[in-house]
Amino acid sequence: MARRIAHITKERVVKLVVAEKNIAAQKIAQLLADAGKPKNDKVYNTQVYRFTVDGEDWVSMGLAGHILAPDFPDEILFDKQNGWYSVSAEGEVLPADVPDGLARPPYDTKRKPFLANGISIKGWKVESLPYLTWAPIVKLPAEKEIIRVLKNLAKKADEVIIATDFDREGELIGADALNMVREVAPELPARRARYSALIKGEVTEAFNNLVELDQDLADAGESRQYIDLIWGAVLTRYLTLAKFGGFGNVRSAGRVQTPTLALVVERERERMAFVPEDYWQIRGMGEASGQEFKIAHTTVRFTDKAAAEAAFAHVSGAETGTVTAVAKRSRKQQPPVPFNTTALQAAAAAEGISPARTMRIAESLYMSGFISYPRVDNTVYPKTLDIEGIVKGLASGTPALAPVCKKVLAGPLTPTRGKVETTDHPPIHPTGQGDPTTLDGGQLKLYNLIARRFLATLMGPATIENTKLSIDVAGEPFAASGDVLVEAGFREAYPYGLKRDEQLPALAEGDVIDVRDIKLEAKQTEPPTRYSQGKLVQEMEKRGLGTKSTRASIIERLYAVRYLKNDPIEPSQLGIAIIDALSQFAPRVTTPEMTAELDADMTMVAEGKDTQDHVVDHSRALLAGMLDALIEHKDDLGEAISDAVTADARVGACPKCGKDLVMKTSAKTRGSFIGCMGWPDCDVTYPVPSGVKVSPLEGEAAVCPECGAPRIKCQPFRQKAYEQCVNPKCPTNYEPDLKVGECAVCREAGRAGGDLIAHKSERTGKRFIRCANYEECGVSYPLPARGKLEATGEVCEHCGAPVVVVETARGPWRICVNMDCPGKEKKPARGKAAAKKAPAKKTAAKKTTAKKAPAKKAATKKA
DNA sequence: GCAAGGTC
Repeated sequence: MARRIAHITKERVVKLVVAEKNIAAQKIAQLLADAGKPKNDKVYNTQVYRFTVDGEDWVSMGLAGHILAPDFPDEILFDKQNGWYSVSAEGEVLPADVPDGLARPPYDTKRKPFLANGISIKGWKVESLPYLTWAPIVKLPAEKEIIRVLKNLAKKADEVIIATDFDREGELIGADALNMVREVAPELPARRARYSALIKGEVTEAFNNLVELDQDLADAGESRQYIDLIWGAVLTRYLTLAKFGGFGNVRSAGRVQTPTLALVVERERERMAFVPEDYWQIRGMGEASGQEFKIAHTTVRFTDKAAAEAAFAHVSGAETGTVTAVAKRSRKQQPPVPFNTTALQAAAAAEGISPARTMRIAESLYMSGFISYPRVDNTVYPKTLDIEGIVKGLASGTPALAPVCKKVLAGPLTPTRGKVETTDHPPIHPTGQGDPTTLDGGQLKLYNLIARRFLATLMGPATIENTKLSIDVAGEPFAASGDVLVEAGFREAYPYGLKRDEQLPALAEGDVIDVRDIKLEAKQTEPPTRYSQGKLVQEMEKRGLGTKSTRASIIERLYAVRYLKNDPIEPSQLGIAIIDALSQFAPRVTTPEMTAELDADMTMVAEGKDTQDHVVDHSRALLAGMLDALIEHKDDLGEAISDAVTADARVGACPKCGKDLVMKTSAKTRGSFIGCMGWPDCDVTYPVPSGVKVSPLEGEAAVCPECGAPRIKCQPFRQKAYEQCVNPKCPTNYEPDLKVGECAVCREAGRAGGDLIAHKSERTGKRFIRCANYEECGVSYPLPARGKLEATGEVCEHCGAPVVVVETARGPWRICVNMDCPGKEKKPARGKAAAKKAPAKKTAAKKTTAKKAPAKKAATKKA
């Protein structure tokens, strides 16, 4: 056998197997190889697998999903005088009549795209949209390296076997690959292997029963591509051009993203339309055996104020209550089912990792061998999965999990099963391989979630015991309830989302307890909650929007184009305006029905009952039919969009002229600032703190009581958010200059007046220390942006620079102001005592490490 | 430089 492998040459291949991805190519090679392992090889840096089947030399390679991408040909980008869409000048041609009349008038391919009067970006032009609906589509190489390898291997092969995934997109990917093969080997025999699980039986069966590629199914997939592109491109261009907001401000739309956005907008509308209802609650504290617990009136919500007040009048002075009944009930919580992509995304979102980030991290964990393939619908482990081996691997590789692994191994190893069962890939699980200590923070967090979920699916239910006390307080019925986890079961491995125990004291009927703090609380019913990212992914799945591979990135896209903000998710005014516009003029693209109808059409094409051309042309005609109205209302809609963008940028009212103050971007520096919409008549501007995410405040907090300027919320990266007035001259921001020490450079030079003064820049809000003789000595030090500053009069024992105390959230922080000080303390000292500790010697500075700026340079800077 | 779908 070894000899036979040695005979494999790179020059001749009997059969070429083309899979959709590398892992599939590898698995197929392993499953089909005569004996021993397939030989890993590289062709132009792409992994391929060489092996023998009944003595024949085979090679398998993985694609990277779609290797061709559909697009409009470059020609349609050109302007009215020279572009092909000038056909309109020859007579009013209705879009519906165009398809066969796509005769192209002469155009100049050398001509550069142009931008004129804001009506056209690089050939995007509202007038061209009707023609765009009928424009031809070409498919161009998107994965050039892969195509190169594919063609190289095809030239040497006697037959090609398309072994892409067994679904619509897989058939299309295979058909695209075959088209590439045909460019170099037009006569090469080609067949298709259809397997639905990467296991021995399935794969050998598929390769023993090779079939023809299903062109109808591939056409269905391609129709999907075309329709998505046509609708997406036309509507995106239209929305973008309705009021061009500058480069980088694309207003996108699409078959999946727009209905998804509509879900969020719809929820926000429900919240806005929600009329809260008043209700009242009577609650207080109980105490027995020194243990406190919450008690509440058994009428959880009084809707009648008078009734609530009457009940409260009975109990308001009460000091004791009597236990009238004790009821204990235990309930079981079943262990969770195995993770598929959506469940993983939802669970990770609850732990603060967005679906998109989850997929990026999962991909990296998968590529480095820690977890299985992360894009799956399946929630049932296949019988072939070596569960015991994985648990053993976890036990030795992750010490923290070793005790629970041991318990699992002692049990029957019967996993839970979810509702969805597919056979292409197993649910997401740890592989039991790899050393988790090499992982970074996010990877470790996700890995732990996946590993713990896997163990949980092999464990028993958790038992929670609920105790309910019925208590009579001055004739009114009260109750107290406590949950205690009495048998951890799977919870020992999987604590996510577990509520804290609420233990009640041991009490019996007739016992008297102390009661206090009984209050009558006026409350209001809450509107429906906003979607979290995890919930939105689940809702998309429920409505058939997107796929396991695309949902996360589609949500991320909606954030990127600023239709969505915050988490839980809120639509921006822009997002709302987009939905308003499209539901008025192109309602089809705002609902999940477009996807449902597309799926139905695709089924017809796949079954040969309809054709790609017909289905795509029908969709084009539907879109074209909407364009007249869209174009007619271009200006209204542009205005609505631009108003919405202004509303999103608004941080408050101008204290000088009353117009809106908005976040703006400087054309010159690309930095942000706050400017008045009354410009140029009103010149009010404020700086925006750099390095923080700024958002407006609402209500009273939004206006500074001292100066009337807007107050904003500032969110530094991974730090606590704070609020501040945007006006640097406002007393709430103003700090008087503070002397913090003397300049060692000036003293050595015998220069008088070398006081080191702490300043705050009015323009940027930045704080720094500068010598009063700065022009001469150039001595300055940076300071932390926030925190009350105190001079100590001391100098640093290491470098002689002044020592100051900065008040931080965690207490005073004693620092030497010199960033380059050799004795630099890295972290703020904890506790008040820290300020008094570490006595700095009052020695004269031997040397200062402050940078000496040439006097001339400093003078120029100042000018 | 548009979408959504694969996967890297």
